Formats: sequence, C-alpha cells, structure tokens
Amino acid sequence: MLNSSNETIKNGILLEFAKTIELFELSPLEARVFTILYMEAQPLTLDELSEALGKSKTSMSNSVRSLVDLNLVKRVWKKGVRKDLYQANSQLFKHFMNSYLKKWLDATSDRKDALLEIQGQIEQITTDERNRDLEKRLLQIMQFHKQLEEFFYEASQIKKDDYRG
Amino acid sequence: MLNSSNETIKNGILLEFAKTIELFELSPLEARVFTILYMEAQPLTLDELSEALGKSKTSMSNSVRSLVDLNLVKRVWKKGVRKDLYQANSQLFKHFMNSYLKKWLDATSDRKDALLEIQGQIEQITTDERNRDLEKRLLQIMQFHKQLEEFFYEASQIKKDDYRG
DNA sequence: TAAATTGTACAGTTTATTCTGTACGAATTA
DNA sequence: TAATTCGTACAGAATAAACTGTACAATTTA
Repeated sequence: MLNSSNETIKNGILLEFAKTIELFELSPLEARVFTILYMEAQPLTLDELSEALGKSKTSMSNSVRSLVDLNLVKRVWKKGVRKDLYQANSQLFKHFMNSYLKKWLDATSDRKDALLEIQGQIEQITTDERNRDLEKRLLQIMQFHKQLEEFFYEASQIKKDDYRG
Repeated sequence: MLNSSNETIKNGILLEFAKTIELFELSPLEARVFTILYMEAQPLTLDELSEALGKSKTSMSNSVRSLVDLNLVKRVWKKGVRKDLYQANSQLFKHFMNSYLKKWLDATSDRKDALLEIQGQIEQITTDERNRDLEKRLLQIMQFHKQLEEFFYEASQIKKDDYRG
C-alpha cells in the first residue's frame, strides 16, 4: 500500500510538528495551518486550506492573517490565479525565533517602562511616609526585568550565530 | 494620605509584575497568586490568599499546587500554625528561568524522539515507494528541532552566568 | 473517642474562546 | 453594466476553560 504508508507518515509528521509550533504561542489551528503550508510544496488558497483541515473559510482567513502578521507565512502571487495564495516561510528557525524573541523583548521593555513610572510616583511621597519594604521589592522586581531583558538580548545573539552557521 | 498612596502603588506593582509572570505561561490567576506571595513578606495560607484575591479556596489550592510543581513557590512550616503556609521563592530569575527552560528542553526533546520514530517508519518502506519530498521535509523539520534544542541549551548557559554574576 | 478543621476531588455553573454561516464591499469576469 | 467570485466583518452557536460550592478523607484538637 504505497499511498497509505506515505499518508500515515505524513499525518504523523503533521501531528508532531504542529505540537512544536504550538509552543510558540500559536493556537492549535494556527499551528496546523502553518504545518500544512510548510509540508505542501505548493502555496495554497484559503479554500484549499479549508478543505485540507475541514474548517470554515472564515477560520482559515483569521488563522492565515495571524500567521502573516507574525511573519511566518507570506502571500504569494501566481499569474493567472485569482485567489490569494499563501506559503510558509521556509527558514523555520530564523522566522520563529525572530517572532519569539521580539515578543519577549517588547514585553519586558513595556513592563520596565511601567515600573519606572511607578518608581517615579514613589519618589513623590515624602520620605517618612514611604514604605521601605515596598521600595525594596520594587527594586528587586526591576532587577528581575533587567535580567530578563539582558537574557533575551543575549539569546538573540545566539540565534544569529545559529542560523548563519 | 499615607496609606492610600502606598496601597495604590502596591496595586500598580502587583498589576505590572503579574503581567510579566504571565509570560512564563502561567494563567492570570496563578500569576496573581505568585505576585501576592512575592510582595508579602510573610508566607500566606490558602484562606489568606483567598481573601486577598477574592477567589475561592479551591482555586487557591489549584493555583498554589501548580506553582509548587513549577518550583516557584514552596510550602513552609511555622510552629504553632496548623494551616499550610506558602511562600514565593525569592530568586526570581533563577527559578523562573529554570522552570521555563526546562519546559522548552523537555518539549523539544519529546518532539525529536517522535520524529526519529517516524523516520524509522520511513526507512521500512521500500526505496522506490518512498516520497522524496516528504523525506526532505522531515529532515528539515528535524534540523529545526535540533536548532531549537541547541538554542535553549545555550540559553541555559547564559542563565547560569547571569545569576551567578 | 468525638468534634472540629484542613486541603482537595468532583460535578455543575459561569465565563471566555473558538468556530461557523450569512452578508456584503471590492475586485474580476462576461 | 450585470453576474460572479473573492476575502472578511459580524453575530450567534458550539466548544473549552476557569471558577465555585458541596462533600469527604485525613489530621488535629478537646
């Protein structure tokens, strides 16, 4: 049974690979859409994705849009084809890591700003009314954020080495 | 207004810090429980947490258990106190990073094993029946997993440097 | 031993998320 | 211009997750 073996294997790969994709905080459906797009050599239309996954076209439209926003999938044109075609970006590690590290760096940066703002508020309280324990905790939390930011910055250096090598 | 300023500030810190904690794939409630435990100098009981967050004791029991499993919170004993007391681990960066990196390394390792298993199945198909494109894709996916594993392994080396320094 | 208190399992409810079908503006074709 | 066909906004249905109250085994107190 030539086809059935290959189909079973293909499904197995799809299943396992999608689990990894989900780790990047994609929904199960987004993960499956990406996986299908990656496994198929050809770019696919929304209708083909809908058919392949047995989900509505609306769902496909939403999932694909998310993936495009994350720069994991791109829209491609093919002359003579009216429908939009979508294709997975082929450099997996590069694109997933970019998306992942950006999310962390943005988030930690936002938090740091918010905490700095709060620190400013504390400084406007007269000295004798301040809660020293609270200030101490705040400093520790800010230190944590600094470590996080440094960590992900250094991690982004690793990433560059990895996919250039 | 001494207390109101300090309370406002405390709530602000709680709110912002909890957002960071959520990035480590903790639920909003787990994040708030951890944040409360970290901000309070004293270890707290389930009832005190329940009171502080306005949630049921069952919720607290579940959240705290998750946090203990992740090694982010520990149970402490205090003589004369019958109830269980919980305390946040104080080395934020160390414990969150350990927990987080372990999750990634475990997950990628599991996926790698599963893909190796599939690769074995492919090799049992007679040569002329094999789907070459599929095999190629599988190799690329396995390469991706290898890169992920290396990335998080190297990241765990960064982490050690960071919190030792 | 009896009474009280603790933490949690469980089932049911509430809340949030995911998903679908219809409808419609924009673009293409006839 | 009229008729199709495309992608998506929107509202409601289906599904999943979070949360609660009751009940109970285990432990402590009296």
